[in-house]
Amino acid sequence: MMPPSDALLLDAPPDLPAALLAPQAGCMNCDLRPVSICGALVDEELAELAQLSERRSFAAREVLTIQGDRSDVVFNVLAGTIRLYSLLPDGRRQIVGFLLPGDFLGLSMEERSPFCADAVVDSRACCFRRAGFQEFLDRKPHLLRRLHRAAVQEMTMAQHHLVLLGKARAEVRVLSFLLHMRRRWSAIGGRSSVTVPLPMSRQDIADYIGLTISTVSRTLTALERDRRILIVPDGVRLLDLPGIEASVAGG
Amino acid sequence: MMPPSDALLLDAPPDLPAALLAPQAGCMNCDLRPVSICGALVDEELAELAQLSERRSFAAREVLTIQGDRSDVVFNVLAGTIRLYSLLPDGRRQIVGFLLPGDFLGLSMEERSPFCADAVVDSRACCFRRAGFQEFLDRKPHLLRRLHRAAVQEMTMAQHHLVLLGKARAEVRVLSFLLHMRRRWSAIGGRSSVTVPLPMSRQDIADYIGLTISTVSRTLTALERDRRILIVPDGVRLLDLPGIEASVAGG
DNA sequence: CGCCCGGTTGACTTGGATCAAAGACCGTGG
DNA sequence: CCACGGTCTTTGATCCAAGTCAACCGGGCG
Repeated sequence: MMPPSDALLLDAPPDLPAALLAPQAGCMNCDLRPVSICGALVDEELAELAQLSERRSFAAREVLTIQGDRSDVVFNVLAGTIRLYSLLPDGRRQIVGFLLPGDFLGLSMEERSPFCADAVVDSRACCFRRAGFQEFLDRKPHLLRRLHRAAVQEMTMAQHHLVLLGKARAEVRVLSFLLHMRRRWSAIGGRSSVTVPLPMSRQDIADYIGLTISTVSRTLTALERDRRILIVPDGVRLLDLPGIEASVAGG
Repeated sequence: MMPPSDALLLDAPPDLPAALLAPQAGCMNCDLRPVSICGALVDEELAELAQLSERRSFAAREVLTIQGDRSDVVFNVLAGTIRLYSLLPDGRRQIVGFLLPGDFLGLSMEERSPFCADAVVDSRACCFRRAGFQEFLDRKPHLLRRLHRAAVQEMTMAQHHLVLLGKARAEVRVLSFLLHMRRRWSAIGGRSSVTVPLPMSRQDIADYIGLTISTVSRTLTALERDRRILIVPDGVRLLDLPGIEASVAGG
């Protein structure tokens, strides 16, 4: 058994509406502060930024941004999972990334969103009006530095993802994805576990790693049959971590 | 016939060695200043940065950085084409990008290079010691802003590339690549032409768009047979630009 | 209970990979 | 000036991994 992903994600229990009404209070002792861009700010600055922020909840499937549409907000994900994707004219979808708690949506600061974003599961985020955030950013070079670091990290992640999509076989794609999600969860939660939460559907995974749902399902089944993973509700357990790492490294 | 790509790329004729010996002089009236990160600097700042720079030439195939190795220089490409790639354990190669004049190599500012980089053709670059550049950068928030913009742009490019690798058919990949290179050359050269220089080999193109050399060659041949492109030395001419754009948009 | 939706599985097809051979295009040296 | 060897490109024949299409399963919920 694994804990429902929310246990990992909610930084305040839902029975504390105070946190929602007074964001600044929540900001000060936010679990995610060290992993999010807020970590670049000292207390006074964070209090100021908190004035600009508004916490919002998003139901599963609720849309945050639409590709090409103007959007005047940027987000700091607090809880849940957001998927970032491109919708192709023929209806297919390429997911370019999953945003987890601590991730920033709107790095490009463009007037128009380069991608669609919606919530995979019920999620929460700090929202900032882009103009206000930009103005604040212009006064805080160390925040810009942090944002730059985030952009570079996203860029590098995208480039590595690209290597995967360009070259890897189905099994390697799936295993890389599992290791990738494991790494990302452990970066948030601190401790790393062989149980990887997968809040997204099989279709989402397929659209992320460039396969079809059938192939993802088949591959997972085969991996479980070979006792390399165990499929659990909302996730998988990696039974042979060294072997999996070797498969991914080996091509 | 098309001009050899060097005509487009060299911002100073090779018979002016003065530019090589006195970089600062060259920097002041560098054609690439507006398109490169130097565009963020006023004359005095540029003069200061020029002190830190050293112009270097790279022969075709000469290596600039090796994936995982430490590298204490960053580069501003002046002329030629640099390929950025990941080498897989089985010897295959995924090219994550081509750097053209005005592009910056080393955005991540990490001690160790995330990718290999080498010259596709004879190239030139401004080199900066990373530490010195970092120190300069720390004093110039507008340069950081410019660098951030470049990182965001790279990130967005990588994400779009990713959509292509995840979903597109061979013909769409090739056509997207041609349009992409056309757009990039025109961003440098100012004017856009239906003739697209391709300094890289077929193998490079294949490794960039996630196909094999045979498929790239076949696809190009088929496109030429259908009178949609014309293959010329070191490039192609797009005969049916609107049709090509429609094919790419249509999936 | 029965519907619905997500996931799994099977049978068949196919686009692009692989393997292999033959051109084309150099620069080099006789 | 041409013959030679190397590299890059094109082309053909065959194969296979993953896609497609479709049936089926199973859990949650009205």
